[in-house]
Amino acid sequence: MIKSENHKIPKDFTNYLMETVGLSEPEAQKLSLPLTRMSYEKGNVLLKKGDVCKHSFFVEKGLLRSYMLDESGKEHVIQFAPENWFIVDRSSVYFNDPSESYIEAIEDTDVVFIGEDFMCHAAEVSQTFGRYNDKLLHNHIRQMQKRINLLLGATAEKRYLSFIEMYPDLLLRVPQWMIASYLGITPESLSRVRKELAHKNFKPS
Amino acid sequence: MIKSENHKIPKDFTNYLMETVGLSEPEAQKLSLPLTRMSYEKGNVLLKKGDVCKHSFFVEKGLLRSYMLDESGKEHVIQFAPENWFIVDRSSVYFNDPSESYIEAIEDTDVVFIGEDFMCHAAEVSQTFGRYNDKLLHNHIRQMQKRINLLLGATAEKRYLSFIEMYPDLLLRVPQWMIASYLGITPESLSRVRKELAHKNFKPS
DNA sequence: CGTCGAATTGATGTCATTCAACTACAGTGG
DNA sequence: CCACTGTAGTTGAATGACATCAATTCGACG
Repeated sequence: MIKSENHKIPKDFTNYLMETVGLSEPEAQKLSLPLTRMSYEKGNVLLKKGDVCKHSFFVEKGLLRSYMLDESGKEHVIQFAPENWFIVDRSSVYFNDPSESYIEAIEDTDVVFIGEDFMCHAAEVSQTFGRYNDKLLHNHIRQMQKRINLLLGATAEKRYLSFIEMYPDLLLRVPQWMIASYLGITPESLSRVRKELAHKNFKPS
Repeated sequence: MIKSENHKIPKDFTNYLMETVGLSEPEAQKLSLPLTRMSYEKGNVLLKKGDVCKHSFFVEKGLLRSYMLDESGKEHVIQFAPENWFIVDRSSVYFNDPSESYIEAIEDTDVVFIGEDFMCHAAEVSQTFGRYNDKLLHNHIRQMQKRINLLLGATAEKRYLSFIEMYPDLLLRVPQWMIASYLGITPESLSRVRKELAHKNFKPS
């Protein structure tokens, strides 16, 4: 876990603010540059169960995941976050509750800390940002609903196919057993599903 | 589908604003009274796939549910909404997209229409309301996450037990096959789960 | 190399689905 | 008042999908 205040100034969050959120360059820089940045090595834990989650993480480079443990100690992946994604335990942040989940680096990862204070500040500075943040929230809800619909009824194969469709870039970067965990099936089952698909001449990529 | 502008003025949303949201009586009345109210009979459809959902429904009396159909035409219950609950297709409202889901009355139901215009207006009139609305949104997210966790791994029995715990009052009002649909299992399976539980001396009530 | 975790494969078990028959009950119309 | 009908719920037997357990292979890394 390496602090990287200045060893390199990643401008990716700045770019994100300009290109995706739609801020002007001066606005984006003014908001982005003062933020805290950290680098984590593969396997590092950014948030663990019991911690109160104080901010979102924006991924500038690398890959994170969040997951939780059920009563029997099995992991369930909640979300993956590659470049330009946010990841956070929203319930923990909003309600100031201890987190139920963990956040962990799947690859060496550079992140920006986005605290609630920043959110408020940014929403004042730029109305555009406030609206964008709201949009993120609603996208999150929509995506969760989609996942619930899949879990309510779709077979292992359909879940996997829909995963490929939604996150094709993650296929090569995420270990298979984590994908299985995300889909709610065992690694063995996923292996067999893939075999079946290959047999039916299915080519990803 | 009966319009009930004035045949009886239900004051339940007003009470909700006072008791749950925390507004003063004059504030609550000022906001609540001008709203559109409707009554629906059991079986009526309030929103159907393809419609753009323009507002939330607040249930003053009765019971609603939302559900969607998968490719094979099977229903999946998304949410139930008894008295003092909101129900809405948030994605449809926010993104102005045609709805993927249906909303239907399980019992004869009186609802209040809560449009986005109202939300904005109310947030101006009362800061308390703005904050409360935000809280609703985050509660929604938290609840969806809880459901995902259940669907990722819990057996039919565990899902049912957790349903009982969360919504004990719905047990007697919702037909069993709808609960099964909400849990992502078949009505037959739920029937057997209940039999098992009864056999183990389990009493809901 | 040797080690360790990931992935594959096979044998077997378990849980939920499917399909079908049957009961219970509410609503409808004769 | 009594069939007739349709829907909900239950039950049984057969099937199917995925899990579990164990053995093996593969590949990355020290």
